[in-house]
Amino acid sequence: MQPSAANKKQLVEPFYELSCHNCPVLDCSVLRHCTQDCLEKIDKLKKVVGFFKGQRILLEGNPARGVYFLLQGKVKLFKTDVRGQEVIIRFAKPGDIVGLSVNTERPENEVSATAMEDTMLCHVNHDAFVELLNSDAKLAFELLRFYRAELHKTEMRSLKLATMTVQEKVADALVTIYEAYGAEGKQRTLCLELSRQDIGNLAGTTKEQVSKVLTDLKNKGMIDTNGKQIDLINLSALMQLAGLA
DNA sequence: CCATTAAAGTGGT
DNA sequence: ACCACTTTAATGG
Repeated sequence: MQPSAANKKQLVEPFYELSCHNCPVLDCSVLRHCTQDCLEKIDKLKKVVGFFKGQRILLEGNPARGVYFLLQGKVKLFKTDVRGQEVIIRFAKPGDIVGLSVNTERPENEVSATAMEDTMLCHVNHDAFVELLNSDAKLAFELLRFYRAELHKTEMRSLKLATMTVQEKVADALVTIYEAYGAEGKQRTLCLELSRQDIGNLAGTTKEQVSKVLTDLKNKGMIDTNGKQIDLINLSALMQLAGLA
């Protein structure tokens, strides 16, 4: 089932897919509160799918295949603007839900998604999931809560993109990554390695500006960089820069 | 080991 | 912010 390294990149479909009825019941944030009956239904319907790092999971505009619950790994959710430039919407972590379309007649992916690491997701067919939403009010409510929180974050970020300086936006992007995936060790090494381009796409700037701001912050002792590895040495100073203090 | 390519960094406009 | 150029790192024979 494991493809060779040579054809990894060409893969569009998940490298791994199976019906998995004896996996432990999902412990995703949204599903934690739904009824036993509902969990059993999901358990029967679900398929576990895997994607390699760098693989595309969703392509915006394509028909939505259903809903994905992120089990393991990290996923970048983004839109592509008129110039073909990526705009990063958010980073998903285990427990998050990805790929839900609100259009019930002709469901379409509203965002694109790629795996930042080897990733495992749990897939539930779109129509079946909508049916479950209709039958389990608690599930629907949890979903509402989840997207309400996401919407709030997105609103805050679009406000920032419009008003902040480049340095502030990059600092904010670093804090955003930290809040999404955390950091390891005393040095607070970010648990996600992004290209300068990706950081730019998150901060609403260019990769060149990101390079410059990063060396600037490094000289000020707020961060340390080693290739794509970034240490948040002075987190509170960064948060202050980002207006989060 | 070297050659090719992609990404990072830098300076000028 | 954008472009052009240099440097560095990663990849593959």
